[in-house]
Amino acid sequence: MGIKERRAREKEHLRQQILSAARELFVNEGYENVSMRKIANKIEYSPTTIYLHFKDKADLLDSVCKETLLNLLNTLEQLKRDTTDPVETLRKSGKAYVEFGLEYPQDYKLTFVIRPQFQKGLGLDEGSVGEKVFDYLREMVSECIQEKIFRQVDVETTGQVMWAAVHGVTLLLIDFPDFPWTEKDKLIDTVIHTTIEGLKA
Amino acid sequence: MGIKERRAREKEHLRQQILSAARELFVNEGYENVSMRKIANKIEYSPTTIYLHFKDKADLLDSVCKETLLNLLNTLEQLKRDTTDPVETLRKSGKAYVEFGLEYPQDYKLTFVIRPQFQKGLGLDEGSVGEKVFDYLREMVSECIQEKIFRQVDVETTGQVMWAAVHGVTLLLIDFPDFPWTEKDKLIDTVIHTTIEGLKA
DNA sequence: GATATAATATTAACACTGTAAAGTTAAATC
DNA sequence: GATTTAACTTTACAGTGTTAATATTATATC
Repeated sequence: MGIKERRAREKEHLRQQILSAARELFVNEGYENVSMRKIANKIEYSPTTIYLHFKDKADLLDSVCKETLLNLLNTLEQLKRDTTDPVETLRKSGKAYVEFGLEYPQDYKLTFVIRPQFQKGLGLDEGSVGEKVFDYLREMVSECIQEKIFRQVDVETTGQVMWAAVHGVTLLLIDFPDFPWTEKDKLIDTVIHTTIEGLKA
Repeated sequence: MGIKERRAREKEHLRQQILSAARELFVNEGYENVSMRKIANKIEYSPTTIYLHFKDKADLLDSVCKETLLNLLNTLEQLKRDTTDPVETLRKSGKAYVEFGLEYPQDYKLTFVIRPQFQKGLGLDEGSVGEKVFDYLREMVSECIQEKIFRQVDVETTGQVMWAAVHGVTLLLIDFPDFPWTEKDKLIDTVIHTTIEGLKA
């Protein structure tokens, strides 16, 4: 039954085409400014064809964001982990997280700010990629606590504090590019350093 | 010339009517889901009347956000400041900031996340309310540094770190209400405490 | 009090939006 | 070759932000 497979392949191919056209447009022009017709034009299909592959525009956004989370997870997992110093690993991961956000600012905002607005049910459900990202963070924090480097607060809270710090600085840098920030890398490093020091004590 | 003044008063009154109708709708239904026609209906005027008072929808958003910043500034300035302990004052202010964000989550998001998307030139220009909010933060941080409680990093960076922390936790709590957060107040307190401790060291 | 003037509000229209329903076409199965 | 199935398009609807032209009102001038 090679035909069915070819068909399925073609279908998947078109899905990917739509997805990558949508991502490119969303990222360059902003989710609100991209119409289904624009996406359709780009891939040279009629607008309604998109609806054969995605429920609606929000679903399309959803799929784009899932990819972004996957990319973020890959970026983090590809980090060479320092097996002797868990704090150094955490520091590096935090830095990588922020840098990911700044490298793909629109992707980041789409995933962590725009999407929650449309999909109330967040993307951190059980087994989701989003959950895996937070699992990664939890794991690293856990090591720091186990080795008694960090205060013995529970892992959850500690991880959430770390997340808040990197999320905050990432969004501020993205959203207020004209603000007279301290030199970018210095700011990021200070945020991460400060948070880690605060978690020790 | 009492007539002109009355006219001006009436005009201002209508402006305020539009503004408060817009805020209520933006906050309850989300900026994207509110149409000019909806706002007009609410105040029982024709849609185009709004354009006699505001340049466009983004300008309307802009004005709503300016009010929010003013409210935030008032909230912060009404805080009873502990004159003997600047750190305690900073802690209280941080807490008040986050609580403001959580009390008016849509206002907060509108101001600090949605607006920057439409008005690239942020709202932190010289002399603006936004700048005053940051000035307030800078002042408090400065006291902590002067009294040699904080590390002798420059005031700017220190303030920005603090801002990143509270901004981060505020947005996470708003955007991912279903995430299994640590008890809310504990999380906020830990974020602020951790950041302050990290700034001492 | 009638008329001109200015301010204020409205109607009509344009080009665009997301998306549902119906219609078309081509390929696969019998 | 006829029929079913899948993929895709056309058409249509109700709604969007916004502009230009028009109408209405209230004030100022004569």
